[in-house]
Amino acid sequence: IYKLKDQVINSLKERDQLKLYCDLELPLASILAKMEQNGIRLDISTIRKMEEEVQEKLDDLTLRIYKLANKEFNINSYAQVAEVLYDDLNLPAHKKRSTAADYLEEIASFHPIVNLILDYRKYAKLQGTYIKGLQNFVHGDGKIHTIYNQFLTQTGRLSSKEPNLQNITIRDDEQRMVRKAFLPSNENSYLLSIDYSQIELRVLAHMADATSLINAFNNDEDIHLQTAMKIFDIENKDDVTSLQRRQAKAVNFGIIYGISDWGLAEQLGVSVSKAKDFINKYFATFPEIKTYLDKAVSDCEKNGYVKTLFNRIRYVKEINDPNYTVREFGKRVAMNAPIQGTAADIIKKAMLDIDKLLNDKNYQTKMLLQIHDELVFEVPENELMEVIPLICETMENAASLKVRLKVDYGYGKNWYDAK
DNA sequence: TTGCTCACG
DNA sequence: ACGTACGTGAGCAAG
Ligand SMILES: [Mg+2]
Repeated sequence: IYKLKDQVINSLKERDQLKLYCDLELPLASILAKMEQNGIRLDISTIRKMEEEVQEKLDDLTLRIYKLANKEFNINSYAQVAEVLYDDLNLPAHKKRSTAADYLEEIASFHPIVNLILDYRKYAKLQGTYIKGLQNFVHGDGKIHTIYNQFLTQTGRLSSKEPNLQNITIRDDEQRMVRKAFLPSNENSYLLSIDYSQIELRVLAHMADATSLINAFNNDEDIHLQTAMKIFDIENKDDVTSLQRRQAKAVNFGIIYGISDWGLAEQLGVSVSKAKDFINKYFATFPEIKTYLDKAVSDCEKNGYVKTLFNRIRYVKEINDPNYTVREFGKRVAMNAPIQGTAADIIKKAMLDIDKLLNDKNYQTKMLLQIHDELVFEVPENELMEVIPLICETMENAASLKVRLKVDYGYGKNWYDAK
C-alpha cells in the first residue's frame, strides 16, 4: 500500500485530479460519515397509522379486482396480471406483454380493472417499500441511518442504501404523506430543506456558454416557459398553454439526457417527425448548445472519456462500439455525464463549505441528508433564521459560473412540511 | 439470482 | 434499417 501511494498520487497529478481527490472527495468522506451517524428520526406511531389505512385500501382494491377478473390471483405477480389482462380479458398487449404503468395507462379506458390494478400497485409500493420497509431500518435510537456510497455511480453522484433515502416519495399527494413521519430528533428543532433550482440546465448553460439561456436564468425567468416561447414561436407569455410548457420541459430534460427524436417522441406521445421539429427548433434557438453537445460527443470519440468541470472522468467504452444501439448509448452518456457530474461536483463542494461554516460558528445545526440537488438539515429553533441565509448563500456560491446558481428552501416540524 | 416494476433526482 | 431518453435502490415473484 505504501508503494502504491506514490503511484496513485502521480496518476492523479497526471490527470489533474489531485484537487478533486484531496480537496473534495477526501474531506467529503468524513462529512458523509457524520451524516450517517446523525441519522434522521422516524416516528413509528405516524407510520403505523398509515400502515393500517393503506392496508384497508389494499384489501378493498383486492376484492374489487378479484370480482372484475372473476377469479382470485396474486396481483403482485406480473405474470398473473398479464394473464388476466391479455388472455382472460383479451386487452391489447404491448411488446413482451409488459404490464408497466406506461402501457396499462393506454388501455385503462377499455376495462375498469386496469385502473384498479394501477391503484393497487401504487398502494402496494407505498406499503411495502416505504411503510413496512422503512420501519425495518429504525435503530434503537429511533432513527434511520442510511449508508451513502461515495464511489459507486458513473457520474460522481452519491447513492444511498439500507434504506435508500434519496427516493422517498414526493410526486404523488398520498404517497408524499410518508414524509410526515420524518422528524427532527428533538422538540426544539426543525427540518430545513434547501434545493438547487434547475442546477443541471444552469450547468449546461455555463459549459455551453449559451448566452440567451444564461440571460434567462440570470433574469430569474421560468425556464420551461421561456423555452416554450422560443421553440413554438410565441411572443406573449400568457399565450403559452400548459401543454406547450410541458412539452418544452420534456425537451429540456431530453437535452440533459442526450436527446434523441425517438426518445422525445416516446416521452411526449407525439410523432417522431414532430419531436424532430422540436429538437431542431431548440438548437436553432440555442445554437451554442448544439455546438457544445456535438463537441462533447466528438471529444469522447477521440479520447474515450468525458470530464466534468472539476475534472472528474467517465470512461465511455461504448462510444466506439460496432453495435449501433450501444454506440448511441455512448453518445448520450457523453452528453449527460459532464452535466450530471458537474452538478454532483458542485453540491459536494457546497457540503464542504457548509460543514466548515457550521463548525466555525459553532452552530448545532446538523446536515442529515443529500438528495442529489437538495440538502436536508436539522436546525434548532434559535438558529433557524440565522442559518437559512448563510447556508443558502453558501450553496449559491459553491461554484462561480457564468450563470447564477439559485436555491429554494422550506422548513417545518417534519419533512413533509419542509416545502 | 434474475427480471420486472416503480420510487427518486 | 437500426432503436432508447440520464443516474440510482428496493420489493416481489419465479426459477
Ligand atoms: Mg430542485
